[in-house]
Formats: sequence, C-alpha cells, structure tokens
Amino acid sequence: MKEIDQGAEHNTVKERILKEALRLFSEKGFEGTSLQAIADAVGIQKPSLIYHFPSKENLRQNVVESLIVYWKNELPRMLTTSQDDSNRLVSTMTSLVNFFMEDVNRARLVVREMIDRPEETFSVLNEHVSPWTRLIGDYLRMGQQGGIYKKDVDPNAYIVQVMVMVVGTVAMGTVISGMVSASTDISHGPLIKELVRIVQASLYADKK
Amino acid sequence: MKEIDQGAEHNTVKERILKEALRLFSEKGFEGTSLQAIADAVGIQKPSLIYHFPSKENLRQNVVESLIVYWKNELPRMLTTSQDDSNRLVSTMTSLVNFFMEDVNRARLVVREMIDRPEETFSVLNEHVSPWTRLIGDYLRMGQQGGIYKKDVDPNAYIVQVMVMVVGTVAMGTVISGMVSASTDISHGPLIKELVRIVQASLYADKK
DNA sequence: CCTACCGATCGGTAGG
DNA sequence: CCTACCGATCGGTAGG
Repeated sequence: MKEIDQGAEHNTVKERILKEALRLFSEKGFEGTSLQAIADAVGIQKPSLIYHFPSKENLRQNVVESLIVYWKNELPRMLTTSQDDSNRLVSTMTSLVNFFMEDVNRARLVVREMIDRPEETFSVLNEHVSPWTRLIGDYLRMGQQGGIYKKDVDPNAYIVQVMVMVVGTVAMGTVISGMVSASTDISHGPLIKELVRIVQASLYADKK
Repeated sequence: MKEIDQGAEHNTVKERILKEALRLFSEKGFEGTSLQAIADAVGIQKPSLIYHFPSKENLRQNVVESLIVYWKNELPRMLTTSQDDSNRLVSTMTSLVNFFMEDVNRARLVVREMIDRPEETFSVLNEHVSPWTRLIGDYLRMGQQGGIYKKDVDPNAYIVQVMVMVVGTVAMGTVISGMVSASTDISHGPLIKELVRIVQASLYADKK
C-alpha cells in the first residue's frame, strides 16, 4: 500500500519478477523455465505473473530489454571514464568484464539469446550495440594510422572477437576455469588475466 | 530387412535418431526439444524412440558421447598431421575451426552443455579433452623456453581462451558476423581470419 | 517398430 | 494479486 519507496530499488513486484526471471532464464534457459518456477521464486501465484507480463514471451522480451537499458547507461560511462588515451580501450574492456562478472547470468543470457534466437538478437545488438562498436572501430583505425596499433588488425572483426572472448569466458567460466587451475569456479583469475594479455598483445604494435 | 550395409553410414535408425537429436538439441536446446519433434524428424513414432534410447536424458548423453568419440578420433590426427614444428599449433587450431564449422551444431551443443550443465560438462572435458590440452601445454612451455613464444603467455589459460574463441565464434557466428560485414551469416570469413591473427599475434615472440 | 493410453505439467484464461 | 479451471503437450508405459 505504501507508495513512498515505490521506484527505489528492487522492491516492486514487477522488478522482483524481472530479477528472478533473468536468473532462471540464464540458469535453465527459456524453455527450461516454467512460469510456475518463476512465480514460486517471487512468492506469488502463476496467474499474477500474467497480470504483470501478458505472456511468457513478453516477459522474456522485458528481461532482455532490462539488460539492454543497463548497457546503454553503463557503456557511455565506461568509454568516457577512462582518462588517458592509450589505455582507454583496455580499461573499457575491463569495465565490460566487470559488468558481466558482477552477475554471471548476464553473460549466460546473452549467449543463450544468440544461440536460441540469432536473427532477433542480431537486430537488438545492431540497434543498441553497433553504434558503440562503430565508435570504437573509428578509434581503432585512428590508432592504426598513428602507429600505436598493429596495421593488420581488422578493427570491426577485432572488436567482435573481443566481445566473444569476454562474454564466452564469463558465461563458460565455471567449466573452463577448472581446466586451467584447480578451483572449479569463481573469479577465474588466471583466465581473465590471460584474456587481457591476449587482447593487448594482439592489438599494440611491436616496438621498433 | 537388408543387413548388408547395416553399419555403413548414417543408415541405421539409431544413427538417424542421434543425428536429428544433435541438430534439434543444438538449435532449440534440450528442454526446447520434445521427443515428438525428434520422432517426427526421423519419421518414426515417439515410443519407438524410447525403444532405442530408454529416456530423453539417456538420448542426450548418447548425443554428447557421439561428439566426444568423434573428437577423440580427430584430435590426435590433427596434432600429428601437421608436419613442421613451428606451425603445428596454428594448423591444429585451423583443423579445430574446420571441425566445428563443418557442422555449426557441434559448437552450439558444446556451448549449451557448458551453460546448462557446467559440472557434468567439466567432468566430461576433464576426462576426454584435458589430456590433449595438457600435451599442447607442454609443447607451449617448450616453445617458450626456446624463445619462439612470448614468455608472459600463460599456457593453460591461453589454450582454454583459444578454445573459447573458436567455439564461441562458430556458435554465435550467425549473429556476430552480421556485425562485422554485411552478410548476416555463413562462412564468417573476416571473423575467422581475425581469430587466427589474434591467436598468432598473442603467442609468437616479437622479433628482436 | 506400432497403437493406445497415462499422470503431470505446460502456458494461459475467467472472473473476481 | 488470488482461486478455479482449461486444452494441449510433455516424457514415458503397456502390450504387442
């Protein structure tokens, strides 16, 4: 009844639904998650879900959109925060890694969406992410002419490959970190470290 | 009735089931694929599936195993075929890329299994793939001491990251190739080319 | 490999 | 946001 802290944090039922749906869709997949399971996690009845989101498909779209919104707010901040020019790319990528590691489910959902609905996901990325990758692409091309980046780097392909590595490493981290060190999961330190090294070593021109 | 070419190609019902199940599990996911859909694709009735594979879960395990078996036959061949020492790693990776691109569903299934069943997938990889990654790791360490590979490469992490890139690029190729060039899919030429470049540039030591 | 069939669960509606 | 309910489909069994 209280409307004082209505839009404050993750308090509203709608926000709690989105949160639990993101988690379950990421962990078990869209088809592997029932509306009943989401309702149970939130602590309401199934038809109450349908009151907030008219269908399961509509709920999925809203979950994806909530991620996109987060992205569109964070990415500009990542790109501008980094002060010095030479390290801007690496620090942006580090922010990207942190964004996904903050909640591994974000990376998993992105990977799932790409595989489950390639065409739709392409449209979404093309609309909301491509502007930024194009910007970084221009920045890369400038650096190439200035001689600080390798000349044989394919800017567009490079950016996409970095994204594949970041999102792939975080999404599959639980599995693959066990293959590099003993710990079966969490933080995957050596993996992220090597990821950053590969991204840098394949970009910066050799010192002459 | 004819038993002449019984074990020849993809002729037996069991093999046809495995083939269609791999395709559907890869495209729609395990939970998104019904036994009815598989039966329809094969052209038999649902209970006939259960005759060959006692449960859906059992069928999934057999699909995964069929991939593993393929792997265990191909990987040694990849590693030995490459003649000259210096390019062995790159040619092995190229074979790996070809293996997954031959049938994109292989890469998609691997990614799905990693996200859907992290612990189980780790066990499978640890048993059947780790021996080979360890071998390549030793080879990398030797090359490092010989000075042909960068000293700051983390061999184990590097190998895993290369696998993430390969499998990720192929699995998500349909989506991401559209972001680098106009073509919405197929062959993803520039992506694979950049992938190979990154793998090489981040490995080989700078010429002094 | 098929027909016939089962209990359980699915997404979603009616109506309040 | 709830109770009551629906047709369709799920994985799987019985029995041949």
